[in-house]
Amino acid sequence: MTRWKPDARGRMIAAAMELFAERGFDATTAGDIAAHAGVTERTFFRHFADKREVLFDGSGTMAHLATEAILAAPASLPPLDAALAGMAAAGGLLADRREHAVRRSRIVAAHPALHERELLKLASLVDATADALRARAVPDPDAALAAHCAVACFHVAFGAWISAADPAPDFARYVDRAAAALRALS
Amino acid sequence: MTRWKPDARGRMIAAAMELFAERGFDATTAGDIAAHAGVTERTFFRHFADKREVLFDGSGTMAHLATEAILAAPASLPPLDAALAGMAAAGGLLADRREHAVRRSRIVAAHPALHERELLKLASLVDATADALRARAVPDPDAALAAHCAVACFHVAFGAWISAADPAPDFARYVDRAAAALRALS
DNA sequence: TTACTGATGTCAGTCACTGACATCCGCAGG
DNA sequence: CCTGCGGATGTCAGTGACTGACATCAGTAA
Repeated sequence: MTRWKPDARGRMIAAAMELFAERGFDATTAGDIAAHAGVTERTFFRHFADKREVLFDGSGTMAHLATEAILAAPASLPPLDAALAGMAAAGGLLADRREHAVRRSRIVAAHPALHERELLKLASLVDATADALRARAVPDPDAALAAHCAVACFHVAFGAWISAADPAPDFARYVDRAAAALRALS
Repeated sequence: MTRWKPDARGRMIAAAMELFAERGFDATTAGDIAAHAGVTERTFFRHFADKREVLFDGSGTMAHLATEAILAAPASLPPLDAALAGMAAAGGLLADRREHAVRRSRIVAAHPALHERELLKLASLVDATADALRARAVPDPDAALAAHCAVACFHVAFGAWISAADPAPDFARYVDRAAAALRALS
């Protein structure tokens, strides 16, 4: 049947994106995805904790990038600015994959269960950001609040970046714009 | 078996809280909850969209309270302040039920799936808040950002309120405290 | 009484997910 | 070249969340 075994994981992700986009999330069974990727359903669940998780493979990396950027930021940078630097860094993961990100966000927006999982990933980003700020000796509740605000900017920036007319918009610029609007609130 | 049919819904909620606390979420089947409440599993799923939802029955009301308070706030109030007034109003739903809220939040914190659902409810609160602000002619992205920040304050306030030493703490005071910390960030 | 409405019970079925066990593949050591 | 070993995969059976279709039953208005 299939002679290539390499990167079963990547094939499952691609198959899921394709099938979810075509038939929708509900009408696609885990077995469908697995078969389309040339593996068994059992193997699918060995790679992904559940059916939704297949769409959120890079989220851990994003939190990692944000953490590193925040810890690497100059100590003189205020908490909110450090957190925002983390958001811009996390966005670096999207830089070369806007088309993929657009298709993915369309699929996620189409099903409440996927939206819910995305919220969980954003919450993980909030937690990672807050932890990184605490490692910079930012006290609570400032760390938690700054993390929440920064991720809110990330979220708003992502929405604008996804629907930008510019074919290759710079994510960091959108974070800056959201941050400016945030500061203007108070 | 049971002679009283009134308020099957309330009995299911109580049964779920009890069983989740005793055995944990995973070890409690939907059928267990239903039987404990004197109904069938099918009836359980007619009242609640899924097994988790039984713990989140009041969340719609909270969003409603927040919306009303925001729309009723004086037009001169800046967006963030109006949103925060909404959060204080939403907290009114908790006022007389701290013991219940404590038990519930313990259960929710004990299982990732429940935590995930709570995030969805908070996101609904963000959406309702942002919509109410837009109805006050607050433009985007200001409305979205103010809503996110306000709900972040709600979240932080809730955590502090839940673990307060004072036996009957005032929720609105905790919202104010979080809001003050938020404003001090920038 | 009669008809209608809404809540519930019953039953069968699909599918997400899991544990236990067998198998196969690439590779280090002999 | 053989051998054993660890990791990834296949196979199979089972549990439980959730759904659709249909029957029933209580309360209520005509």
